[in-house]
Amino acid sequence: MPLQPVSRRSVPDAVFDQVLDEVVSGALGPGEPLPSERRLAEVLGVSRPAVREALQRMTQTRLLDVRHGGTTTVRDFRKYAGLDLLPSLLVRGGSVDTTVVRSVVEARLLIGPGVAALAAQRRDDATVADLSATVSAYAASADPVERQRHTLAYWDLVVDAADSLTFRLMFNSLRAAYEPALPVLAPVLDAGESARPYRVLTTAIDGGDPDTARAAAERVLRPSTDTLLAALHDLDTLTSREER
Amino acid sequence: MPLQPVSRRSVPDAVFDQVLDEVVSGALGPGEPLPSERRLAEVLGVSRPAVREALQRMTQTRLLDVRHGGTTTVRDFRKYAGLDLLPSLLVRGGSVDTTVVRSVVEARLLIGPGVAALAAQRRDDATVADLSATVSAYAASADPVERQRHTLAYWDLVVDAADSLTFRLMFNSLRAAYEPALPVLAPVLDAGESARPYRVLTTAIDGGDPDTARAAAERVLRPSTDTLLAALHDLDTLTSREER
DNA sequence: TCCCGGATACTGGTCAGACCACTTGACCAC
DNA sequence: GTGGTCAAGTGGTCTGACCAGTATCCGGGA
Repeated sequence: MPLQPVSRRSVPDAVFDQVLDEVVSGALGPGEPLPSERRLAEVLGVSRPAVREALQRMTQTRLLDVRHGGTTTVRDFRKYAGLDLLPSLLVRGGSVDTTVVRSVVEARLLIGPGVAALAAQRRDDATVADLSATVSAYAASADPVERQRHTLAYWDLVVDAADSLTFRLMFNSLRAAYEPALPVLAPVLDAGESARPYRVLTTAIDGGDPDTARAAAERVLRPSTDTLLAALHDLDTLTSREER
Repeated sequence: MPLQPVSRRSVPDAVFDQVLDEVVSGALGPGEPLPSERRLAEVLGVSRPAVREALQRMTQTRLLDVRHGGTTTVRDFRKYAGLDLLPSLLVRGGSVDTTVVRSVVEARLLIGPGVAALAAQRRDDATVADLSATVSAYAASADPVERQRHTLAYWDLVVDAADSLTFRLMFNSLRAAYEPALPVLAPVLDAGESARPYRVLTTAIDGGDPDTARAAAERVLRPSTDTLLAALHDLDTLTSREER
């Protein structure tokens, strides 16, 4: 078996995860008050600083409303939480949430072409060469996970070429959510992909025409999106049948 | 003058802001080591817990790499930071960064139509009614900032209708970056907008056809995007002329 | 009866100091 | 060169204390 780095979850991490789960699972709804820090520390068997650190991280994610002297209350994460919460929502309790996966690949399909169009407008020769090299590496690889890593690297370069800070940060957030789930998703995604559409997209970006690039990107993303959505649909009907 | 709530920046907040600025300004490049927590506390004249809290928040934003027993080093925020960093990058040192604004409105133009298309597919009567009501409120308002708030509420509803967690979180992140800059941007954006395109978009979403909704959304966003980009361009040429 | 004001008992914010756990690097024995 | 040992420095955690705000209740005045 392949050796893996041992995971050492810190105390505040554990507290954070617990409180986060309470919030996103709905056990603690919006507006509900949290126990005081001292009380939480006592209940969880940890020190107050540990609790504080966890709560501060929750606050940073806009999940809590902390008022000096008053009570700490839960905010509505659907209304305020940012994209950085996505990883926590995607894989919760060890398994991936299919509805969240669906929304991620949907977003990928809707945004990718736009980014490709920008990239075509602002392309430079060096990046296009990198894109070509990445496609070759992708084509030469056989392992689905490894191939998916190459597609990630490819889109990373496209985002670079688009020269947009907003899309860069968006991509980073999505990748952070995507990568942990990659081993599960890779086989399905890989089934819907081949190297040719990527080559076409590379040429389109090189050509500099936004509309061509947009169409080419759509042809890259559409097949794997469809296969994944179909797989998710099958999975849903399967589990709902089991529930009966 | 209108009274404003006094701002009570906490000690860790102040430390966080300082360290963040060091990182995003490039004064501390990727890979460079940070002083030890004890040393930072001494230099900044605060306690170690205060420093720790700030560094933990930096770590949560994927801006630092902290290793137990080892040195804390700076990560490349362009490569790892998520969309939640956008507010910090948009308004830095009191003024808005024009290149960041450009990328935000670009992203808005590229993503909005896709979300509208999804919303058309998944619309329900209640949301459409809310959309109509919001447009009316928008049309009835005269103050640019207030009108922009109504457009925000409108898109909030569109995102709701799209029923996509990913786009929901994205929208939340963008709004968090957008809202503080609204007083500055509102007059420019308002100049390029009217109520009619919003009414057309509402009808399109109600109709349920994705392509129609996409086109309508583009017609909503295009004018204000163009006027804002033009204004930014003028601003850039103006300041670069001043520099000579 | 109502309402206002202040005492009080909470809350979170901050600090100091201590100890534990871990990494690093130098040194030493083999 | 390899591996073990050790000391120094780092981040991780805890305790306990005090400061600074809020909420609540209760008594006195209208």
